[in-house]
Amino acid sequence: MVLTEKSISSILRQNRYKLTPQRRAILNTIAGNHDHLTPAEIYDRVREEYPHIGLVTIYRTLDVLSELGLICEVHSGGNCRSYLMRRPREHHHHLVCSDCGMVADFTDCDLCELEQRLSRETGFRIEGHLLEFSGRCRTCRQASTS
Amino acid sequence: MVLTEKSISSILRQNRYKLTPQRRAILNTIAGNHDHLTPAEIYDRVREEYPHIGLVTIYRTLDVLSELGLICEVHSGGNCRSYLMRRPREHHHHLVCSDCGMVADFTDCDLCELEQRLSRETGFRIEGHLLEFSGRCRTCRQASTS
DNA sequence: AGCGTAATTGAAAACTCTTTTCATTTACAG
DNA sequence: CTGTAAATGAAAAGAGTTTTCAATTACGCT
Repeated sequence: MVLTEKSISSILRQNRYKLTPQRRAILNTIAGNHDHLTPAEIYDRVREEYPHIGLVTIYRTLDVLSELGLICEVHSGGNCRSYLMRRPREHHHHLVCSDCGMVADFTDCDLCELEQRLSRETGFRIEGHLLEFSGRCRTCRQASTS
Repeated sequence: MVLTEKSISSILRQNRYKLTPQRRAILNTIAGNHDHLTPAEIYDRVREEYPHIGLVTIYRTLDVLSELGLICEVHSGGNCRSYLMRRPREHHHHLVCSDCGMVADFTDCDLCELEQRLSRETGFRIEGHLLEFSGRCRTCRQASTS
């Protein structure tokens, strides 16, 4: 299922959030981008469409969208917190290009077996996992003739 | 191989880093703790032993230790950057208890197959991965009678 | 269409976390 | 012991994020 601006709007409304033009602009920006964007990057892009918006609104909207599960955080290395439209709505992971920041998704991580083994060995009840691959995407590799 | 304070000292010296009492205190703190600690937590604990130390020194020492691969970062959720003595020196991952912060290690993540498949499907040349499990450790589960 | 209200917004300030600068001190090789 | 490059602490600067608050606005209700 692909999240359109429309379906997102209705999800917002269902949760008693108002659909302001600011939020619409933020949604457009995130939805129209296949990279992960930091709050600051989102701010810059949204301002092209809606120049008067404040960075605070970006943060607040990201919190809302994140709470509703419509976007997700990407944790790449040192500085964290960049966001991405949740394209496959199910459980999934990211493959992040270390050159251009492009993100590919994949859904079948198949860690069940590993989780079971770890549970057995350590006594943890495992509740979640964070899995991200980094590497260089095809385009970047070809661009640098390697 | 277990990293003792001694072996760490000699690794530092081998790399032309000086072994100051501040660094020794920081090493003691990290080595004597099985949780992951944020820079601020490390600061607080080190000050008990070495009250005059500055937070800056904590940051600088963490950078050095991290560069030498003696400690590693843990990325759990929202705010990142907490550090942990690297117990198994090889490639490994963490299992973090969401209650008490206790960390268990495991070394065999076995993602080769998945990496190969993703490479094939996406064209990425995969260079690294970030894998962390979160859950509740046995102690915490028993403590809350669940 | 107009009203009332609770949600939302932007600006400024506050706060947290981390890095830089710089003068002083210190570890340690010779 | 001595010289020197490395390390330290204090203060300031710099990112990134959150809080506060008065003014504005979306939208359910009539």
